[in-house]
Amino acid sequence: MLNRVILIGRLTRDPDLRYTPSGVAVTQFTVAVDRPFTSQSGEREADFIPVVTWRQLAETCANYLRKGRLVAVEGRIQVRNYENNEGRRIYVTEIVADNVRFLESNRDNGSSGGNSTRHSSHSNDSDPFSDDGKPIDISDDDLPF
Amino acid sequence: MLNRVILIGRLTRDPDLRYTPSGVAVTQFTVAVDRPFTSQSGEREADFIPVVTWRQLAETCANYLRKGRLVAVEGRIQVRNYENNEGRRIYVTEIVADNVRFLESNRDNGSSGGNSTRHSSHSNDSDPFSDDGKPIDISDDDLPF
Amino acid sequence: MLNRVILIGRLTRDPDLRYTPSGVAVTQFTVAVDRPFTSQSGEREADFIPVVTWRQLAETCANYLRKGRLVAVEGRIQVRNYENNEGRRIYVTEIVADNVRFLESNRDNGSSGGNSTRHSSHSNDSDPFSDDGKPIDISDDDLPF
Amino acid sequence: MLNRVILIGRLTRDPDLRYTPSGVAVTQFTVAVDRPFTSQSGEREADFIPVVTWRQLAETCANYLRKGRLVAVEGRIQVRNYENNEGRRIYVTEIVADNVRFLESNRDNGSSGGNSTRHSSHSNDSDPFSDDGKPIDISDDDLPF
DNA sequence: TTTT
DNA sequence: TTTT
Repeated sequence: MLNRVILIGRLTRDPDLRYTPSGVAVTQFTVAVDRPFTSQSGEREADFIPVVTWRQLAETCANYLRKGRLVAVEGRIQVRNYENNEGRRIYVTEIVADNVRFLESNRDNGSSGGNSTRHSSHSNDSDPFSDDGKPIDISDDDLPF
Repeated sequence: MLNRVILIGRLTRDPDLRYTPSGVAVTQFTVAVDRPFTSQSGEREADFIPVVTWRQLAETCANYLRKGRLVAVEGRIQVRNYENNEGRRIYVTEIVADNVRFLESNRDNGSSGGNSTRHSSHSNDSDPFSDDGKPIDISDDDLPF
Repeated sequence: MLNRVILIGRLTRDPDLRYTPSGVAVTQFTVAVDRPFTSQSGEREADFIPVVTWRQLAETCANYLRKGRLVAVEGRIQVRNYENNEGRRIYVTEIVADNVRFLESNRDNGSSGGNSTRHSSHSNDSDPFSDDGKPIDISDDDLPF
Repeated sequence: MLNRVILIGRLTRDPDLRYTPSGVAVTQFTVAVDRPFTSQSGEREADFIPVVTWRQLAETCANYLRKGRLVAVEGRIQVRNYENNEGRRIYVTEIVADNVRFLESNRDNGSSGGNSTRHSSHSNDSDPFSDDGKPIDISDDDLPF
């Protein structure tokens, strides 16, 4: 009935832009959010949260975000599931973002070279979702709007 | 750096209260949140989001919540992982709640009988987390505060 | 850059539906939100927060909400200011809602009679904003989208 | 019942640290939040939202924040009111923050000199709230926790 | 001026 | 595996 998430954290790698068979842009990236406290065992101290964006926002994220950048993400939690090649049901939780704010300008961050190779595939590819051998797990059915 | 979630939805079943080996109360339940739109294929229309509460809040949730009840949950997204008995790394995403609001009084909901059997185990049990044969996946290490 | 508010509370009175000169629906109401703690002096224990909705959402709120109803409001904080008839600058803080959830069905609440008189004025009125003698303080300039 | 606000914006001036008569630190500042759209008349495009912090957080904000800095603020909306010296009831809406994130390190921002004079008064002052001639409008009664 |  |  209401489902709202706001995150501030840093990209763990360059965003991954792809296109659905019908040509809709989808960009995925993961945001590392430091926890506000330290574990007693001192082990983990960040959550790594997958984010998906669609359409124009996907294009903008792919163009301007890079690994290490600080972002604010607004969206909703989505729990998708699919069957993997072993016939096992896999649950994927991710944030479907409708708003992403870039909290660092390009000049803030020296590592933002223009020639970083982004893993991306274009809509005119024969199979846009399997060029890296990973299971295809986003389709037009997942379109949120 | 910032990680905030607010959900409003209904419990898919009665909450599950347990205790860590050191005696700390943990209650888990799942909230079904209807999506604001209908899928083009008309298939799924809700997300089923796992919630964890600790200590006093865990006791209160276990005492007052039941399957079907409407709640508001405030918390943060947490991504835990553990190795299952096949040696596979399993990722669990859940909301660690610090605030749960009961949006229906007990008299609102006819199904709120006092004798519903809650699946629960007490701190003096020898193995509080495996009485149902499920893998033990919450421990004192997960204590959030 | 980011401005997000989520409230759960009760209407202090029936919503007030009006129309701007150009015919756009605007509904205003106030939500009483109980504070999570009691003041040491025991005095105030709720915040009374003004909410504005526009267009279709305004019509829906005016049609279905009534004094006392529990709602969830999602929106952004807005600080308007205008000059009153004494030449003084008045600051008005309110929530511009883009999402309002009705947390009680009509049958939950006995006080939801069908004949409660709503204070409303229609777009074909000569002066839609001054029929109660109050200063006119919402105009087409305030349209948020 | 639930009252949650998240803002990202910039301080309009240096924070103002004061102390209540009983010695509790209070820091006030205003955050300018750009609106996501441009007004049709092109006039205002930001909201100026007052923020209050208490105790340790107040000290930290006063020490590390300066005019122009980007911050994320998490808190709740509070509507206080008091009678001014003309006997008029004045309503003050502000965010009581429980979490403030500094989104720019000191080296990001050239204007962050160490010797900027902060308007502040100490708890051992005879009258900590009127050294600038402004009406006293925060007291120990406003302590939120 | 305030709601349950 | 799911709620109204």
